[in-house]
Amino acid sequence: MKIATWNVNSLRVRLPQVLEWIGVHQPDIFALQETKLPDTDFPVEAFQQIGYQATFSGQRTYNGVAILSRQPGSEMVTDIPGLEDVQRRVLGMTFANIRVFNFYVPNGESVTSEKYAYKLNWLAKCHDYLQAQLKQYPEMILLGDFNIAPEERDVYDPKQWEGQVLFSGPERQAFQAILQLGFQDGFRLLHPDAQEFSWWDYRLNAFKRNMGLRIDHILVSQALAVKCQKCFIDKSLRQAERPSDHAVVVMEIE
DNA sequence: ATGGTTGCAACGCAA
Repeated sequence: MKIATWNVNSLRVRLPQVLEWIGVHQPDIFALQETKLPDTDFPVEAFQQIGYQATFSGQRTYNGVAILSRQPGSEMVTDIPGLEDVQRRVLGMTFANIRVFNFYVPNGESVTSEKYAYKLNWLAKCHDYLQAQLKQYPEMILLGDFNIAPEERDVYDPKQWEGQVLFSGPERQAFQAILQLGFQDGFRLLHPDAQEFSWWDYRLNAFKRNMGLRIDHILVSQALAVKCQKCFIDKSLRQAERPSDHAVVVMEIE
Protein backbone atom coordinates (compact mmCIF):
# COMPACT_ATOMS: atom_id res chain seq x y z
CA MET A 1 0.00 0.00 0.00
CA LYS A 2 1.26 3.45 -0.94
CA ILE A 3 0.16 6.44 1.11
CA ALA A 4 1.21 10.06 0.71
CA THR A 5 0.63 13.52 2.15
CA TRP A 6 0.95 17.00 0.62
CA ASN A 7 0.11 20.49 1.79
CA VAL A 8 -1.10 21.89 -1.55
CA ASN A 9 -1.62 25.53 -0.41
CA SER A 10 -4.77 25.91 -2.53
CA LEU A 11 -6.18 22.94 -4.42
CA ARG A 12 -7.62 25.30 -7.03
CA VAL A 13 -4.11 26.36 -8.02
CA ARG A 14 -2.44 22.98 -7.53
CA LEU A 15 -5.09 20.64 -9.03
CA PRO A 16 -3.06 19.94 -12.20
CA GLN A 17 -0.04 19.04 -10.07
CA VAL A 18 -2.11 16.73 -7.85
CA LEU A 19 -3.53 14.93 -10.90
CA GLU A 20 -0.08 14.63 -12.44
CA TRP A 21 1.46 13.28 -9.24
CA ILE A 22 -1.31 10.69 -8.86
CA GLY A 23 -0.77 9.61 -12.47
CA VAL A 24 2.92 9.00 -11.87
CA HIS A 25 2.81 7.47 -8.37
CA GLN A 26 -0.65 5.83 -8.20
CA PRO A 27 -1.03 6.13 -4.42
CA ASP A 28 -3.72 4.14 -2.65
CA ILE A 29 -4.31 7.06 -0.29
CA PHE A 30 -3.34 10.70 -0.84
CA ALA A 31 -3.95 13.16 2.03
CA LEU A 32 -4.08 16.87 1.20
CA GLN A 33 -3.98 19.92 3.47
CA GLU A 34 -4.78 23.59 2.88
CA THR A 35 -7.23 22.90 0.10
CA LYS A 36 -8.80 26.34 0.82
CA LEU A 37 -12.09 25.26 -0.77
CA PRO A 38 -15.65 25.07 0.52
CA ASP A 39 -17.05 21.55 0.08
CA THR A 40 -19.42 22.78 -2.63
CA ASP A 41 -16.42 23.72 -4.82
CA PHE A 42 -14.38 20.51 -4.38
CA PRO A 43 -13.36 19.10 -7.80
CA VAL A 44 -14.87 15.66 -7.21
CA GLU A 45 -15.25 14.85 -10.92
CA ALA A 46 -11.61 15.54 -11.77
CA PHE A 47 -10.61 12.76 -9.37
CA GLN A 48 -13.45 10.41 -10.36
CA GLN A 49 -12.19 10.59 -13.94
CA ILE A 50 -8.84 9.11 -12.89
CA GLY A 51 -10.42 6.47 -10.66
CA TYR A 52 -10.18 8.15 -7.26
CA GLN A 53 -12.71 8.82 -4.54
CA ALA A 54 -12.56 12.17 -2.81
CA THR A 55 -13.52 12.82 0.81
CA PHE A 56 -13.08 16.30 2.18
CA SER A 57 -13.72 18.77 4.96
CA GLY A 58 -13.16 22.28 3.71
CA GLN A 59 -13.95 25.93 4.20
CA ARG A 60 -13.55 29.16 2.26
CA THR A 61 -10.09 30.81 2.06
CA TYR A 62 -8.30 28.91 4.86
CA ASN A 63 -7.44 25.39 5.98
CA GLY A 64 -9.31 22.41 4.50
CA VAL A 65 -8.28 18.74 4.35
CA ALA A 66 -9.06 15.95 1.89
CA ILE A 67 -8.33 12.27 1.29
CA LEU A 68 -8.16 10.88 -2.23
CA SER A 69 -8.30 7.10 -2.41
CA ARG A 70 -8.72 4.27 -4.90
CA GLN A 71 -11.12 2.45 -2.57
CA PRO A 72 -13.92 4.02 -0.57
CA GLY A 73 -13.22 4.54 3.12
CA SER A 74 -15.60 4.42 6.05
CA GLU A 75 -16.08 5.93 9.52
CA MET A 76 -15.37 9.49 8.42
CA VAL A 77 -14.77 12.01 11.20
CA THR A 78 -13.95 15.70 10.86
CA ASP A 79 -13.71 16.83 14.47
CA ILE A 80 -11.83 15.96 17.63
CA PRO A 81 -13.96 15.45 20.76
CA GLY A 82 -13.58 18.31 23.22
CA LEU A 83 -12.32 20.67 20.56
CA GLU A 84 -14.95 23.06 19.29
CA ASP A 85 -13.32 24.32 16.14
CA VAL A 86 -14.71 25.97 13.04
CA GLN A 87 -11.32 25.48 11.33
CA ARG A 88 -11.34 22.41 9.08
CA ARG A 89 -8.13 20.58 9.97
CA VAL A 90 -9.06 16.96 10.67
CA LEU A 91 -10.18 14.08 8.47
CA GLY A 92 -10.32 10.54 9.81
CA MET A 93 -11.21 7.53 7.63
CA THR A 94 -10.87 3.76 7.84
CA PHE A 95 -9.48 1.75 4.93
CA ALA A 96 -9.42 -2.05 5.33
CA ASN A 97 -9.01 -1.93 9.13
CA ILE A 98 -6.38 0.80 8.95
CA ARG A 99 -7.45 3.99 10.70
CA VAL A 100 -6.08 7.02 8.86
CA PHE A 101 -6.00 10.57 10.23
CA ASN A 102 -5.15 13.47 7.98
CA PHE A 103 -4.11 16.47 10.11
CA TYR A 104 -3.44 20.06 9.31
CA VAL A 105 -1.97 21.12 12.65
CA PRO A 106 -2.25 24.87 13.34
CA ASN A 107 0.79 26.93 12.37
CA GLY A 108 0.92 28.91 15.61
CA GLU A 109 2.30 32.10 14.02
CA SER A 110 4.74 32.88 16.88
CA VAL A 111 5.24 31.66 20.44
CA THR A 112 3.67 34.84 21.87
CA SER A 113 0.57 34.61 19.67
CA GLU A 114 -2.87 33.43 20.75
CA LYS A 115 -2.63 31.11 17.77
CA TYR A 116 0.30 29.38 19.48
CA ALA A 117 -1.83 28.66 22.56
CA TYR A 118 -4.55 27.39 20.23
CA LYS A 119 -1.98 25.11 18.56
CA LEU A 120 -0.83 23.60 21.87
CA ASN A 121 -4.40 23.05 23.04
CA TRP A 122 -5.24 21.51 19.68
CA LEU A 123 -2.32 19.10 20.02
CA ALA A 124 -3.27 18.19 23.61
CA LYS A 125 -6.87 17.36 22.64
CA CYS A 126 -5.58 15.45 19.65
CA HIS A 127 -3.26 13.44 21.91
CA ASP A 128 -6.09 12.34 24.19
CA TYR A 129 -8.32 11.42 21.28
CA LEU A 130 -5.58 9.38 19.59
CA GLN A 131 -4.89 7.52 22.80
CA ALA A 132 -8.50 6.32 22.81
CA GLN A 133 -8.54 5.62 19.07
CA LEU A 134 -5.39 3.52 19.25
CA LYS A 135 -7.08 1.07 21.63
CA GLN A 136 -9.84 0.62 19.08
CA TYR A 137 -7.61 0.55 15.98
CA PRO A 138 -4.18 -1.06 16.47
CA GLU A 139 -3.32 -0.23 12.86
CA MET A 140 -3.22 3.54 12.60
CA ILE A 141 -1.59 6.13 10.35
CA LEU A 142 -1.37 9.81 11.27
CA LEU A 143 -0.18 11.98 8.45
CA GLY A 144 -0.18 15.55 7.33
CA ASP A 145 1.29 18.96 7.98
CA PHE A 146 2.22 18.89 11.68
CA ASN A 147 3.89 22.31 11.60
CA ILE A 148 6.50 20.88 14.01
CA ALA A 149 10.11 19.95 13.30
CA PRO A 150 10.80 17.18 15.84
CA GLU A 151 14.57 17.39 16.24
CA GLU A 152 17.60 19.59 15.52
CA ARG A 153 18.51 17.59 12.44
CA ASP A 154 15.05 18.39 11.03
CA VAL A 155 15.94 22.11 10.84
CA TYR A 156 18.50 23.76 8.54
CA ASP A 157 19.68 26.15 11.24
CA PRO A 158 18.61 24.81 14.65
CA LYS A 159 20.39 27.55 16.61
CA GLN A 160 18.47 30.25 14.77
CA TRP A 161 15.22 28.29 15.12
CA GLU A 162 15.57 27.34 18.80
CA GLY A 163 12.53 28.62 20.68
CA GLN A 164 10.81 29.78 17.48
CA VAL A 165 7.40 28.57 16.40
CA LEU A 166 7.59 25.23 14.49
CA PHE A 167 10.61 24.25 16.63
CA SER A 168 9.85 25.45 20.18
CA GLY A 169 10.15 23.14 23.20
CA PRO A 170 6.42 22.83 23.97
CA GLU A 171 5.57 21.97 20.36
CA ARG A 172 8.32 19.37 20.15
CA GLN A 173 7.18 17.91 23.49
CA ALA A 174 3.62 17.68 22.17
CA PHE A 175 4.95 15.82 19.13
CA GLN A 176 6.95 13.42 21.34
CA ALA A 177 3.89 12.83 23.52
CA ILE A 178 1.95 11.66 20.44
CA LEU A 179 4.84 9.37 19.44
CA GLN A 180 4.87 7.93 22.95
CA LEU A 181 1.29 6.77 22.56
CA GLY A 182 2.81 4.11 20.30
CA PHE A 183 3.68 5.73 16.97
CA GLN A 184 6.84 5.81 14.90
CA ASP A 185 7.97 8.66 12.68
CA GLY A 186 8.14 6.79 9.37
CA PHE A 187 10.82 8.90 7.75
CA ARG A 188 13.08 8.71 10.80
CA LEU A 189 12.45 4.99 11.18
CA LEU A 190 13.80 4.28 7.69
CA HIS A 191 16.39 7.09 7.50
CA PRO A 192 17.95 7.31 10.97
CA ASP A 193 20.73 9.69 9.93
CA ALA A 194 19.28 11.66 7.01
CA GLN A 195 18.78 15.42 7.05
CA GLU A 196 15.92 16.17 4.68
CA PHE A 197 13.23 18.81 4.74
CA SER A 198 9.60 18.95 3.64
CA TRP A 199 8.90 22.71 3.73
CA TRP A 200 10.77 25.79 2.54
CA ASP A 201 9.56 29.37 2.88
CA TYR A 202 8.62 31.05 -0.39
CA ARG A 203 10.82 33.99 0.57
CA LEU A 204 14.56 34.57 0.33
CA ASN A 205 15.12 31.78 -2.19
CA ALA A 206 14.81 29.37 0.73
CA PHE A 207 14.28 26.29 -1.45
CA LYS A 208 17.31 26.93 -3.67
CA ARG A 209 19.40 27.49 -0.55
CA ASN A 210 17.82 24.42 1.12
CA MET A 211 16.75 26.50 4.10
CA GLY A 212 14.01 24.05 5.10
CA LEU A 213 12.33 22.23 7.94
CA ARG A 214 10.87 18.73 8.16
CA ILE A 215 7.35 19.48 9.39
CA ASP A 216 5.24 17.08 7.28
CA HIS A 217 5.10 13.60 8.70
CA ILE A 218 3.69 10.10 8.37
CA LEU A 219 3.41 8.42 11.76
CA VAL A 220 2.48 4.76 12.03
CA SER A 221 1.41 2.61 14.97
CA GLN A 222 3.68 -0.24 16.04
CA ALA A 223 1.55 -2.83 14.22
CA LEU A 224 2.22 -1.02 10.93
CA ALA A 225 5.77 0.13 11.64
CA VAL A 226 7.01 -3.44 11.28
CA LYS A 227 5.47 -3.57 7.79
CA CYS A 228 6.85 -0.20 6.69
CA GLN A 229 9.14 -0.64 3.68
CA LYS A 230 9.79 2.86 2.37
CA CYS A 231 9.28 6.40 3.49
CA PHE A 232 10.70 9.30 1.52
CA ILE A 233 10.26 12.97 0.69
CA ASP A 234 9.50 13.75 -2.96
CA LYS A 235 10.67 17.28 -3.76
CA SER A 236 9.73 17.15 -7.46
CA LEU A 237 6.63 19.33 -7.07
CA ARG A 238 8.46 21.84 -4.85
CA GLN A 239 10.69 22.71 -7.80
CA ALA A 240 7.80 22.87 -10.29
CA GLU A 241 6.31 26.04 -11.77
CA ARG A 242 4.01 27.72 -9.25
CA PRO A 243 4.88 25.30 -6.46
CA SER A 244 3.34 24.70 -3.06
CA ASP A 245 5.83 25.57 -0.32
CA HIS A 246 5.68 21.92 0.84
CA ALA A 247 7.07 18.68 -0.62
CA VAL A 248 5.17 15.38 -0.78
CA VAL A 249 5.92 12.69 1.83
CA VAL A 250 5.37 9.09 0.69
CA MET A 251 5.22 5.75 2.51
CA GLU A 252 5.00 2.17 1.30
CA ILE A 253 3.66 -0.45 3.68
CA GLU A 254 3.56 -4.26 3.57
C1' DA B 1 18.43 44.00 7.55
C1' DT B 2 12.72 42.31 11.55
C1' DG B 3 13.04 42.18 5.29
C1' DG B 4 10.98 38.65 1.71
C1' DT B 5 6.54 35.53 -1.21
C1' DT B 6 2.20 33.31 -2.15
C1' DG B 7 -3.02 32.69 -2.07
C1' DC B 8 -7.32 34.56 -1.22
C1' DA B 9 -10.06 38.04 -2.43
C1' DA B 10 -10.41 42.62 -2.82
C1' DC B 11 -6.71 44.79 1.63
C1' DG B 12 -4.97 43.00 5.01
C1' DC B 13 -4.62 38.28 6.85
C1' DA B 14 -2.51 33.83 7.18
C1' DA B 15 1.21 31.02 6.30
